[in-house]
Amino acid sequence: MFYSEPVSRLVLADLNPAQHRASTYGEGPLLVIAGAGTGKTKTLAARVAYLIDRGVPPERILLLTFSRRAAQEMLTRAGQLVGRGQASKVWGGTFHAVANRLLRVHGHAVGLPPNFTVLDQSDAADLMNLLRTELGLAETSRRFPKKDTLAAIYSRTVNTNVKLSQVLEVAFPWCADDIEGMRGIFQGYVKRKREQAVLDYDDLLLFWKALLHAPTISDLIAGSFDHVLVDEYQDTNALQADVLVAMRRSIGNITVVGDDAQAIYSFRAATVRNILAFPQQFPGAEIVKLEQNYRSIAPVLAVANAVMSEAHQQYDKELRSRRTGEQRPRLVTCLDETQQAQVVCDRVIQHLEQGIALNRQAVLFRTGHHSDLLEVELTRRNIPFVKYGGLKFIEAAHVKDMLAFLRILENPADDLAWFRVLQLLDGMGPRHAQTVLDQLRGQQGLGEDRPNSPLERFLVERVDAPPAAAEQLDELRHALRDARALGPGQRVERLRHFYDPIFERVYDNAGVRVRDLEQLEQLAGTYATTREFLTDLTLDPPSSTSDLAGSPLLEEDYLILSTIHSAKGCEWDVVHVIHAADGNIPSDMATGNAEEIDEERRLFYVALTRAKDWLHVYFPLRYYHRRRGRSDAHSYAQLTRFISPRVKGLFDLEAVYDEQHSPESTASVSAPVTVDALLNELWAD
DNA sequence: AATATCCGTATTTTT
DNA sequence: TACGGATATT
Repeated sequence: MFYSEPVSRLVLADLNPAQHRASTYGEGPLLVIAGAGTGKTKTLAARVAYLIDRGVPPERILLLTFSRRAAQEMLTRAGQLVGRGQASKVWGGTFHAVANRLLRVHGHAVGLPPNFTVLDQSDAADLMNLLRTELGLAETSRRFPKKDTLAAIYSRTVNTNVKLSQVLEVAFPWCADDIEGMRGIFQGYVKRKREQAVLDYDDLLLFWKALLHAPTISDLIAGSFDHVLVDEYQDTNALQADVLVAMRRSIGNITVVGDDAQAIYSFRAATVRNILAFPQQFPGAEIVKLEQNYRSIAPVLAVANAVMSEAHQQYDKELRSRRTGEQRPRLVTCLDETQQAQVVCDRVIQHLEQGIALNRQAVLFRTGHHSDLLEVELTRRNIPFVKYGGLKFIEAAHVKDMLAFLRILENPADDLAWFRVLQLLDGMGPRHAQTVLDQLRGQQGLGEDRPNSPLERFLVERVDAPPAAAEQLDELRHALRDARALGPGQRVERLRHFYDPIFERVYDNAGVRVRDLEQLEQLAGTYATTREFLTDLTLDPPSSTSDLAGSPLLEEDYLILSTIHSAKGCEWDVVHVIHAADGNIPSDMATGNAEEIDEERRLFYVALTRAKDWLHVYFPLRYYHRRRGRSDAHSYAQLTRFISPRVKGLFDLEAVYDEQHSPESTASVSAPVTVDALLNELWAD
């Protein structure tokens, strides 16, 4: 095979034999099993560079990653090897983003208009709820599954390609009796989406797959790529695997990279079967294993390996560290959450003074709100931080309001957006909003000279509404009419003229939230079209506050706070894992069966393996129930079951019961509590 | 009588 | 933040 020697040597100089073999593999299917910290990103980036170097046109390479950030990082690294201009031509992004890109162009072949809007998770749930109410399932005396559950069931059914009855039996047994009602809702849900030209996340994949089964388009799309590379393959689902198989029907060049020990997205219907069955699905696949860990020092890796060795399902690899270092991970037992927050802050500062910048340190936790108290303490001490995961910017009600205006303008058939906007008006509840919508949708007037689009109708026709809303209705009319003629940035500005007064009345802390609207306006200004702005925001929402703030914050040093899920693929010199108590890790929402618990174990493993040099695991003994201020009701926690006595032996143990760290406790209260805590520790093992 | 709004309580992870 | 139930408003 021809390729230019000098560049290749540069590309490969820094790779170990396994990494080298993976990145220079020729034609055909390739499976790379890459353990945590084994240089997966480097290898994949090198492979992209190698392919380009070997003469594959970059625009004929498709790189599917878990987030856009991941794609960017890989392409930046590839760019360092073969030049930025070349690497930037590679098709990179998530399955969903790539599907969107393809469907905007080729969607007509499967009956989609180019101006479809994309529903995010909560939009989808809202639509479910609408149907749930309409079909009278909300009022039945027996409790019918809630909107989020309905959305989850629907999504799992679609993504696993398994019959609803079976999905219910396996994953939602407590809902099995409601299958009839669900069928009705799901049918209506699909119908509504088609009528309104809206797609949910799952539709993006489904229609991509449909494109690949449409006669001529199929060859066009599959044929426009010479190589397909997929990162984090352990977290893809059956539908995504179907898409890949269809993409590579005739050209077998596919590379997938993943680690079955890091599969943490089964709640999204991801299945490790994809990785395990890859050699069967793509016969003749070469398999390369990366097992040399370059990230963590040996004592850190020892803990991680020990945690995994106790898993139900065994993994046939054990990572070997290439880095020496003596300090063992620390297991820090704290009195309660308050003290935990203080100790974490203390440690962070200690490391900072020792020369490790804040952004080389991260605090990881199972769920978004686990960092609440810590955030308060960090703020109090003026330690800057950025939080990833948890509640996102885009989920905030006021942001959704503003996006709903934009969606109406982009796709007037989008009833969900209308529904939301109309209810912002005084005296307009669900009922009136529905009435107005019915008028706007009306009879699709054949031969009448009524305009067809609900937006046109709204702009020129009078609608029945409660008197209190009449004036605002007029203002809305004007706002939409004006905004229609403007670009994204000015559009938001004009709509804010209408929305800001309502917003200030509806939300009590409007002062803080107005910043978000300003940022939204600024961000919109950077886009050429509202369509791009909207889809980018739903398919790749800003994952942290800093993503939005832009450059000013980037210069500064700040601590990273992240859910473990969002920490996937990242690494830090110092990692603090907080709330290592049973019920938090594993979450008691996920201890139903052995498989769920195994996934929680892998999650803990992912958290531990993010650390390079220092690993601190914190365990607060005492948990308060509900009201923190008044009531003293609390209970004692157990250390996470994943730190067994054997694993515990690999930690340096520390107990922090220092009274000065616990301001709210007086000596008389805390002394017996401390004794109890110590006693409780004795039963813990 | 119908519907909007208010209030207290409970919250997993994300494309 | 979202739900259910109680209360307020038209």
